Amino acid sequence: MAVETNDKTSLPHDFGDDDGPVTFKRYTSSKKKQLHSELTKSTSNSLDGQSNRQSSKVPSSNGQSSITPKGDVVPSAKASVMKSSVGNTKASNSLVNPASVKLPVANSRSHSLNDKPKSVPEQKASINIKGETKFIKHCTKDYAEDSEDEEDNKPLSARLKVNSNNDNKATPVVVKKSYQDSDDDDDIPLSAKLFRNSNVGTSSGNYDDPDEKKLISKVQKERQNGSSASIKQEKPSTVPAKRPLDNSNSVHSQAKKSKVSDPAASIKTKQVSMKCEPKVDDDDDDIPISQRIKKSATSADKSSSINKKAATSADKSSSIKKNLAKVTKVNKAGKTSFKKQPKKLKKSGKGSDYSKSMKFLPGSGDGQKKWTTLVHNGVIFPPLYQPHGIKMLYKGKPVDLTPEQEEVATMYAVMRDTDYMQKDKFKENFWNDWRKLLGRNHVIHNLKDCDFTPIYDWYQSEKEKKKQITTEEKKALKEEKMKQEEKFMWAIVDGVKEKVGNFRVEPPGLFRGRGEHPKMGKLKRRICPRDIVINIGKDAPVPECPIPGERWKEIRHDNTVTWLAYWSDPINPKLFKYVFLAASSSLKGQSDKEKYEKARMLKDYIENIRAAYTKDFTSKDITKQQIAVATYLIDKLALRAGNEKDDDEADTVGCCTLKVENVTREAPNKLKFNFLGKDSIKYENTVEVELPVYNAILKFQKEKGPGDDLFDMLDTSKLNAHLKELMPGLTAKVFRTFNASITLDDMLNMGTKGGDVGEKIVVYQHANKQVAIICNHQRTVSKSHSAQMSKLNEKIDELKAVLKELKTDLDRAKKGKSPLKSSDGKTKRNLNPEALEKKISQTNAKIEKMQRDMKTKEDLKTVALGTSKINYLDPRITVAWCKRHEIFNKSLLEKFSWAMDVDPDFRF
DNA sequence: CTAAGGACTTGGAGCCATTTTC
DNA sequence: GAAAATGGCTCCAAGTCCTTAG
Repeated sequence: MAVETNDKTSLPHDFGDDDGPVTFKRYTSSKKKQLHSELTKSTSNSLDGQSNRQSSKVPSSNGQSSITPKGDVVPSAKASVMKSSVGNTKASNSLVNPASVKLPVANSRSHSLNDKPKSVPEQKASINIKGETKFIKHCTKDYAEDSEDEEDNKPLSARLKVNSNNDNKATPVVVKKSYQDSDDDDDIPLSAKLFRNSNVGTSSGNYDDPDEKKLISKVQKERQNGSSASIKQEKPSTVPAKRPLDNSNSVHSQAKKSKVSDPAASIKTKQVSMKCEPKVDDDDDDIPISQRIKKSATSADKSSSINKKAATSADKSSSIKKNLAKVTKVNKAGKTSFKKQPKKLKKSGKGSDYSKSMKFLPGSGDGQKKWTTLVHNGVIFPPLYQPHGIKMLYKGKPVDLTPEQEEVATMYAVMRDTDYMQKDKFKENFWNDWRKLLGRNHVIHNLKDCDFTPIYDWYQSEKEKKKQITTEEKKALKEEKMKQEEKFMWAIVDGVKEKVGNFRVEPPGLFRGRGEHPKMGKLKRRICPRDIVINIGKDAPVPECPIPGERWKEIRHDNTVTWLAYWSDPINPKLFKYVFLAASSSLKGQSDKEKYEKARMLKDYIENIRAAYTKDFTSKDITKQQIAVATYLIDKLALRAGNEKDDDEADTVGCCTLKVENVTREAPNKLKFNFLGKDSIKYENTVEVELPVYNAILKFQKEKGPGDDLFDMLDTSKLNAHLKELMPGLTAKVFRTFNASITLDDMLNMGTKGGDVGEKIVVYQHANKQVAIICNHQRTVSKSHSAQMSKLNEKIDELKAVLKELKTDLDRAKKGKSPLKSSDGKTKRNLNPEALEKKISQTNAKIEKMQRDMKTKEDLKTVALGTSKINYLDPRITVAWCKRHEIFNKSLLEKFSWAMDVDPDFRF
């Protein structure tokens, strides 16, 4: 069966309905108290439910979801309540409607399980660094011109340190290896730990300092000897251990991950949140499923035999890993466990009062200390422009341009094939900026008479040339680039080496705003060191400014923020461009986890919240009423909050900024939404709403023009302020995360039946797709889509013809006649009826598979699955599901529990 | 209270390498 | 083994939401 797809689904809640089982409202009493308490508390609350789900193969629906007639999963808030009150119940497997989600049984895509070699990161085209000297001049010139920008008010340290070395030698470094976070280590089988640790010293490409090596090995020893005493500690490190280091991989593997615990981390106290209540942050989710299984049956003493079996089972564990990789592709940054970020209670220099606000989340950007030591090498600049000397034409005649003028002309010329060239605004903005560069008396007086074709052609041929270079040359170029960039790729945060995200300064170009952006086409000027503010640890050497004699705009030592550098956006000087750590860093991982914990927390509050806003649908207080309806829409449709926007931005809206014209009523109770959301992506959806909502909308629209605000009494800060009263830390965007993750969780739990891995992957994709639809994550249809479709159609037709022929042959064979000649006139082999029947069924299967493929392709042509995977789906859902559903049965899972935390790169 | 400033997350496009298909 | 399809990753724009200033 093919996956059922509904177009725009409304969010799968049926509030108002009193379907759902009667449930214990556990939280009605406890929740109140909890209300202003910590987030973390709910974490522990939900622990039971979660672990139940994880350890039981029974989809613990608990009435958690119901299904609409269309097949949509409808989570109902009541579920979680019951769950935790019930405890470990397998009896709760009363699927509301197990049959009605039609999941494909046969997988159309035969996802193979081959090992996918990881791609080396940073593979972008090589950067030409040769222009460096000129770049220096260029920037120097700029300095002279804008010398008013030169500030002498830099900290003395900044000036003194400009030339100090950047080797970071003084700083102890611990390579972080594996995705796991160190504080979780106690939960991790020693085998896994040893494995991880054994990797530490191996990827030494970046650690040529003997001191660092010593430190690393010391840390390893400490860790093995004392820091994490566990039963399994005795286990000899006979884990089918590491393959010998493959040197060619070292950089790669290091780039891919990198975590070993901070030696200090074990000493540092864990963050205690706002209130005196300590954070209970070891929720079950952080415990490998293996551990959970073991909770009841410890098998530590079996370790030796397990180890013996390690070799034979390695292939199995690697296949489970591969499958995991299939669905978690995007999540590989390692978000499965964090919590090491030692958040100190003490404030940093800024000293905003820790207790004054209700910040209950550590690290939520509230002036808390984010790091203690921070070392990095700053940013890398794009190469200077290399003039090509190709002359463009003005009124048919070649024109001389200075390199600066030519550079901008080239930016424009190479955009010929983009949609921007159809937009007058783009051309107008470009012309205004370029004209300034040309100067008053230039021969070029208007854009219309400009012919950039020669430059365009030159660019195309350059592209062609690039394509032609051999693999070897490409490799060499890549290596060269790597060498140049290596030192910028890493930062050392609290002694732990972390990947830096965007260490490349954005090159100049023409601004490519989305939608009808008023500033599209404007020149985004080159960024120089004097534009850049560096943030770095007090004791760390200040990164060398790449231009001798020049310096950074400013050096800061602000440990309440996570950015390493920033500059003002040249297009909108009010905005900053930041350099942050990569998503794989623990700083990012930490906040990612907090995000999901907050969303999980909402699970416990949602019922009350829904009850509250339902009550307010008819409130006499218009503000209250608008808040209620807006919250409803955000909850039901996963709309974004909708902040106000400036006139110099594209005209897009979110919930609070919806205009009257964006919502059309369709009697009796439907609302049709039609607006441009973030990135000017169109949101079109018609949904049934509760009658009071419908009536409220009618009221809000009354006596307003089409362009007026629907929610005129509302903005995001009011809305969020209200939400915060309902749940600590609650904001509009939490609903999106919540909806996405709970939808995935429900659909996986309900949708996964038996079937092979391929079928399960289809289940996952289907769930992923639902989430993407809910979140309105779209993509443009690929250029080749229609070609691909018709190709598939052709193939199907061919197969059908074959089928027809086979059937004829079968008929004849049954009558003892030999087959007719094939369409191309060849004589066919005389086959017996059985063989022919087999062939027929094979062909039929092929056709079906192709038709499924086509349908999937068509269904997904405008749906982007990646965005939700990266931003909205709690990776633990996926990991846990994989562990529950792949290949291994329960007893094998138990048996192989020691292997569950295997490094995804593990090879026997 | 509102506006501005600031820091961070979320988002789609497009490039590029890898895998699949023919 | 070449071309096409796929998937991962980078880029950088565009959101959210918080704090601070007035």
